Amino acid sequence: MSKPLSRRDLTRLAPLEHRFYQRDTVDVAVSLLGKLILRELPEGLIAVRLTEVEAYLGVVDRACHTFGGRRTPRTEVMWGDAGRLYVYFTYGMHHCANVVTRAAGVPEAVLLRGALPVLGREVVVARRGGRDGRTLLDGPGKLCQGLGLDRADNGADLTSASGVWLADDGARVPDAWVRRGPRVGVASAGEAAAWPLRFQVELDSMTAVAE
DNA sequence: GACCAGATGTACT
DNA sequence: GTACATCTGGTCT
Repeated sequence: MSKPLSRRDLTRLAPLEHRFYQRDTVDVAVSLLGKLILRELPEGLIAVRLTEVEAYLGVVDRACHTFGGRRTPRTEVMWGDAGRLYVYFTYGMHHCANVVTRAAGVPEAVLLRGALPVLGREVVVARRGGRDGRTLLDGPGKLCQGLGLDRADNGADLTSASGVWLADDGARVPDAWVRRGPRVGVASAGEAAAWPLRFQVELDSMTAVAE
């Protein structure tokens, strides 16, 4: 890619707009690859580039929390407007973050699964307990831990540049770099388990664009 | 690479 | 009350 982005460059980027999230969930998932997550923390601004996501298709998707129209306090954010963050707690110790898509009343989302640090790597490493390397942010629980996301961020508005938001710095991920496959951890979801809704950028390609 | 323990919120009976 | 979860890290092979 071009020269490394400075903190100043990053704070000038406009957040992705509301209409970005209102599209088809699979389209949103694919176009999120290569986008930046910006995160304000007491330690400073952090930026990471998304490398892996999964689409969750709402009421018809057995793997989705809102399958069959489930609407509970936990899933309430998914039923709301697009462009918000849905964070939930799982396995007794991990958080997972999703971005809500489509229109209010259509509870679909994209799970953020993996990323590479662009700014504030040392902060991320510290929050990850000193672990570094290629596995730094290669899972949804790790991503939340590294970015300091938890249930306090559930419902956060991603279209305003405060707390946490997403932005496009112009980096493009060619289709040839994207691997498509079945989602992780949804084996018991019947036929939905096989749907190819996981999208992952080949890491070797991505490192070229990550810096 | 495969296997497994770990810890607790959430959904449903 | 109970089963299980959009997972991770450590251990063993």
